[in-house]
Amino acid sequence: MATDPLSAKFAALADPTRRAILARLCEGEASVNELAEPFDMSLPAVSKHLKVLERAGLISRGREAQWRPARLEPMALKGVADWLEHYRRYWDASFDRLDSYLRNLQKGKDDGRGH
Amino acid sequence: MATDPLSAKFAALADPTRRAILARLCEGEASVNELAEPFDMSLPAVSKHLKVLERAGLISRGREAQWRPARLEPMALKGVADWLEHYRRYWDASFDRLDSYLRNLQKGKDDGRGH
DNA sequence: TGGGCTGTCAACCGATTGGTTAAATGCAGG
DNA sequence: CCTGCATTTAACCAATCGGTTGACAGCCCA
Repeated sequence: MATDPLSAKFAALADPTRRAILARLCEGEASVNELAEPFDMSLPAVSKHLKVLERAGLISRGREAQWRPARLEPMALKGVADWLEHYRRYWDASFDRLDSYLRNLQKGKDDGRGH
Repeated sequence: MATDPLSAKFAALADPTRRAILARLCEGEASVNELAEPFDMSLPAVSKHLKVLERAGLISRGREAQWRPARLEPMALKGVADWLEHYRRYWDASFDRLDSYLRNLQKGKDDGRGH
């Protein structure tokens, strides 16, 4: 698991339980028990998910008495967004092609280039 | 691997070989041999990576004689970007806090809220 | 028809993943 | 100090992953 940081982030996000945990952490810090509550899953399983998220840098953890609250580290998500940004122009182009195709459909005929 | 589409996309992106393949496909369609050339890896291995990308919807494949060219499907990446977009406000907020922190450091003192 | 490409399929392998249960750790309060 | 709560660690398990090699299939061309 000592792979590159970006791979670690994508791998961490590739699990719906972990994405749900991130969504929950948008509302603020939470203890392991609070985070585990919605899931039909043992506590150690949630603890492992938290470790994956932490090693990917997507969350950080505090220490308050016997609690180890987790909080979101959103800058790590920005790293993922920055990688994706390189591809924006490609899906923009795809969307433009789809858009003009639908536009021509709505005119009841094709764009004149048809047979 | 019959998980949800978003998980499949993240999982597909969590491998540097597959991300390199996507980057190569930005320059246009490519055959399996062309895609495999930069990697120290057997052809079947690359073929498997392509299958992962295809099942995630990130690429599609054609048939031209004995070639099965792969091409980028950028709208699938847009799906990932849309998920990330929900978190933009959190990293924007983080960045603002970091930004004002650095600003105050540069003034040679804190922002007056210090003890 | 038979080579020689291109690419995939099948079987196998070791490592990793996502989960379990049981035991251990750390801390707070009576 | 002992109990109780919150959490992690350890050991284990089945399934998946990322790679290999070897055999197979589709297509062009002599």
